[in-house]
Amino acid sequence: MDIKRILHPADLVPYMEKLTAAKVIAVDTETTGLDPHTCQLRLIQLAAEDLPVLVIDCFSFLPEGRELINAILSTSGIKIFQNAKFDLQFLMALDIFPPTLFDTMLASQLLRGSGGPVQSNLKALAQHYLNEDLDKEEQTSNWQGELTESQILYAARDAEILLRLRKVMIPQILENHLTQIAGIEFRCVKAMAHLEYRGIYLDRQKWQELYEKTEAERKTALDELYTYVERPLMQMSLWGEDVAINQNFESQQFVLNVLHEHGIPVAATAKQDLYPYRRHPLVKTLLSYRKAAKSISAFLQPFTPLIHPVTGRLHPRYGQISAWSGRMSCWNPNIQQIPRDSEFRACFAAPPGRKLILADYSQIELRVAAQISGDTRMISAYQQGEDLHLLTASLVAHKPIAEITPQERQAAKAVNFGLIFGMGAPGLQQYAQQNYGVEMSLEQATEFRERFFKAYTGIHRWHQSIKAHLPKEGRTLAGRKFVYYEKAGLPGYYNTPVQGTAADIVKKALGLLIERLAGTDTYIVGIVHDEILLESPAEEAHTMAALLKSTMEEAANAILPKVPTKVDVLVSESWAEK
DNA sequence: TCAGTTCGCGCG
DNA sequence: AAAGCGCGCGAACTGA
Repeated sequence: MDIKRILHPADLVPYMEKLTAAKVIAVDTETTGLDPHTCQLRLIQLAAEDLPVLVIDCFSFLPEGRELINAILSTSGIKIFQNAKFDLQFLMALDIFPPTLFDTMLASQLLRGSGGPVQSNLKALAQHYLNEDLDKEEQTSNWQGELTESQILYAARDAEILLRLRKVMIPQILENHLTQIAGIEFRCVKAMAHLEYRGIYLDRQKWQELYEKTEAERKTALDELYTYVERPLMQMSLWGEDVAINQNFESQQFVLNVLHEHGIPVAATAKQDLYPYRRHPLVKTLLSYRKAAKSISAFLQPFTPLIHPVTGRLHPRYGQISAWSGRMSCWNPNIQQIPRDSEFRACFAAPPGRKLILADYSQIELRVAAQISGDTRMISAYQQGEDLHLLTASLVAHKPIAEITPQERQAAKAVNFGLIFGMGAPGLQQYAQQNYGVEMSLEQATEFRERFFKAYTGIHRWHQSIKAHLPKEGRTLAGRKFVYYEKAGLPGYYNTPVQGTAADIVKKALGLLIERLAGTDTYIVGIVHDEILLESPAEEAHTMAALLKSTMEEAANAILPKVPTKVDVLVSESWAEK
């Protein structure tokens, strides 16, 4: 491997002509740490055909050399990265944004369903695709000071290997018909880098107030719980506060005992087990204690320390292909599980002078299921702009739509969302109660189930054909492939392609969106499965809202040719929807 | 003592 | 035969 160290802009000039004309360049970076807001780029490594691997020392090369880097990375040539989401954030700090990417990590994750390795770090990829052993010594390297020969060598190798990885992966992507989904993921990763880099604003003051209020609620509930148990054993804690020992309402064993002592013969302490006894004052208090305690330990307590000292914002991390279905996941903190409660969501606000734009796909999974199953009744309902929940209510109740009560429509929601994915009658009964507050007898649930499948024959046929074949693998409508594990339940067979296709749609929208947002001061600040949050200058908010809506519709229409899409969009001061 | 697992629960 | 699915996270619990 031929390596050339580049210390100053002049050293790079002789290579500029070839680099800016290159169709493919592999790019890797080494940084002084993981945080793009506090750490520095140390090396940028570039590898291309017929050139030595160029190892650019940013400490001496920047800032004067920034224009040269920008000229190389901004061409339409393909730039290969391993986990582009990481490197792109450091490049964003220099206002550099490569337009066309190939990400070996994402490619490998897509190939998991076609014999690819389970792990997708560079070592695993080299081992599997090139049969090479990488000893990653530089993991613990210090990139601050003088660099050793071996650091330079490893850095160069990490870029060079990406060129060869892509060459081996491309035929596999083609053979497995993954080109469409790979294109979607590669465009989307730019949005993911942007999203993590920009973060989301949390109103620290409001959050603190909510914390204190909820803490008071928790204490009230706890005091009341103590009236149900004999002689609390009090002990002074390290912080000088009296706490009860051996009476921990966090402990399921203890709670179960207390419940039994009070004549509540439940088998477990989960909400659904307690439901029959929900009127009992002990159960009522326990549930309100749990709600407050959960809010504090999962949200109110841990979020504040995660506010970034430099940006003043939360920077949740996203896994682009993290769920098995192809959905994203989110952590540190998980922004996708904030309570819907408007008190919580109001804290996710627009900073002064700016607005939030909230957009979500309406009933995206039902629309996807309609497209995949080809159910004509469902498709035509969507084409006519009918309310599908009302239609279902009318079909299972044998009543005209005009006579459907709000209660019946609510029950039909549970019927629609549950039965599409193979829920049984007992499951439907419980699901309706828990999620929609609808009481349904087992007989009713059974009857709804039968009538539902009589009414939606396409859904029925779709389920039947899966049941008959139990396919080894499945695909989303954009071609994402997954292999079903041994003895996957039927609901898994129904659900995964639907959930995965919804993810395909959102990712396609994000890829289009990030390109259309170039040059604006509008940020993508949150993604919650079928929902996209933007933050923009107040005066541009309505323009950006229209752009967001049309982009989301365009993405969905491309993947769901038969079923129209509905995107609800709202310009707002905060995430608390009206 | 501590890593790994399970329960319970927040979201779509 | 019957079965919604997918996540992350905190606290308790388990096992060596």
